Amino acid sequence: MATRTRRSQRRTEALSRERIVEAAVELLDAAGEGGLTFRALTERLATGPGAIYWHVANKSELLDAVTDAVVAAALAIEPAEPAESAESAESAESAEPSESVEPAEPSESADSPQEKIRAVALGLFDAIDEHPWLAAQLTAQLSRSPWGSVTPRIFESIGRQVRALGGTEGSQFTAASALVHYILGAAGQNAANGRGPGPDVDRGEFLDAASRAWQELDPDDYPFTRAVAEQMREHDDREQFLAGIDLVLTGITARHLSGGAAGASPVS
Amino acid sequence: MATRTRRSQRRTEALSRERIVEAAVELLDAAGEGGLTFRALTERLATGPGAIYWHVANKSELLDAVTDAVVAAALAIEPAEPAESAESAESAESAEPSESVEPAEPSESADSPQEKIRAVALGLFDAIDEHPWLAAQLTAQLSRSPWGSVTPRIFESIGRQVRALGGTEGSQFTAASALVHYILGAAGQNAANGRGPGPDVDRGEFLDAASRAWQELDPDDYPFTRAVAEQMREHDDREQFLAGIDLVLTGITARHLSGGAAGASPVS
DNA sequence: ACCTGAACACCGTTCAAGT
DNA sequence: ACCTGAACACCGTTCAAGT
Repeated sequence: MATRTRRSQRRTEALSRERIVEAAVELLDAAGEGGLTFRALTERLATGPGAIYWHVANKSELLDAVTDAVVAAALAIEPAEPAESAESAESAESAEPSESVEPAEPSESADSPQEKIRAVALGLFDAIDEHPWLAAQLTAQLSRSPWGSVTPRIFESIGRQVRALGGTEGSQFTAASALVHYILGAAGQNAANGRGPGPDVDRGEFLDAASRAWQELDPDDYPFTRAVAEQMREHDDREQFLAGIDLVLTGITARHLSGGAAGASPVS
Repeated sequence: MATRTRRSQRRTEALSRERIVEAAVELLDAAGEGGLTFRALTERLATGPGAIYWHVANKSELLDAVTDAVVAAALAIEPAEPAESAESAESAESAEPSESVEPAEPSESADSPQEKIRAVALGLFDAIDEHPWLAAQLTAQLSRSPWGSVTPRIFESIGRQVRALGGTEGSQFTAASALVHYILGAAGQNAANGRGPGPDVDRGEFLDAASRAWQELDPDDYPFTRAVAEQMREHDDREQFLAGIDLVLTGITARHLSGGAAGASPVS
């Protein structure tokens, strides 16, 4: 409602694909998937639809470009050099860490493959947290064209580190796929929790409501879900996300220890 | 093009929410996400839009109902009793199993929690394979309302088995979440591979093209992706999917063995 | 209570025309 | 080469009116 009549666009500046993508991201961030419209876009860029169609084939291509740009930025940001002193400026936000996850093992160096995988994963996690529309867009683009630029980008970032973990090429492919799948699935779900149905609903209320809804499920049909409903309210998204990453990493390294690919159950 | 004029609908049968959902599924299966239209729906059901809106609030609610119905069916089907003789009628389709994954360990009983988790996962996998639009729809609904009926349904199916695996309630929550995230992420991606950009493109060509595209990536920027491009063409989706599940399961059980929640690296 | 169907506002996309 | 803007086909949704 506030940022409507934003006219005085310097229409001197030539229209370009980048400017269009940039405006599209702003619209998506501001109003979600439904906010990106060729009409809104023309208004913001002070042109007509034809101008946009000259730079971009159609909406689907525009969305691909937007997705690619945001993902590329997210993956580029992983601080290649930690460099900084090891002050724990990491995740000291709200509420104490509770019990669910301990800090990383001291036995693991800061630039181990594991740590780099966590960094890449968090980069994507944060990108989706910042741009909630990204989750659905990633799924959509993966469906449209797995050979698009986004999939290889993500796959490569993870895969390189997986390779450093060793194992046969086959197990590396499996491991990298599993990590990417987990990341996309988890990030997608968290995009949900993070923003909720819209910017209008408060985050806390949202999780409270969800937790309450879960507690009111039929005890016979949903024993497990009811039992963990409490945790779902208290959990920290990032912590939980990283705990999942660690689970998969444990699986990967445990397999190597037990000698190459094998069945799933070292137990019973 | 063929199944167009399907008029002689017995309009005696009263319209109902179920019939609408049923028709919606058919349209989605036939023509993908874009195929579900209130106009197409009215034509198929031989009514007007008003009639549909009397049974269903809006398109978003209809999609939720459709998603819920399909997921519920998928989860209900998991063959509670294997019963059949152990003839290997499992996955003997095309191409020999190659090397990537061995059959499950003989040490694991057929109705172990692990095996049941695989069954649930495969149920969802197959549902998405059969209804490729489901993947995006799941993401969308999770974003819209995590308290909807779909999330608890899936979460419960997995969680019950996870509980049987033991561990603290906290680790169970983490484990179940990780599994669900992996399943949704992987299934989403596979919905892509399974159908490709449309029903018009052949499956084999599609994967070939993707593999080729990966092999032509810049060797400096994409060493890992290029290296595994070959596997991506040869891999069997279901096998790969199950291998990922097993990876997560290994992670879960390995953690229990090493004594409760811990860091991610039993190695170096 | 349940259904009809015209109408409305909005959307992606096209295209002849301008510079 | 790059942009304008009217126009087209289509979509979700509403609503007065019927039974």
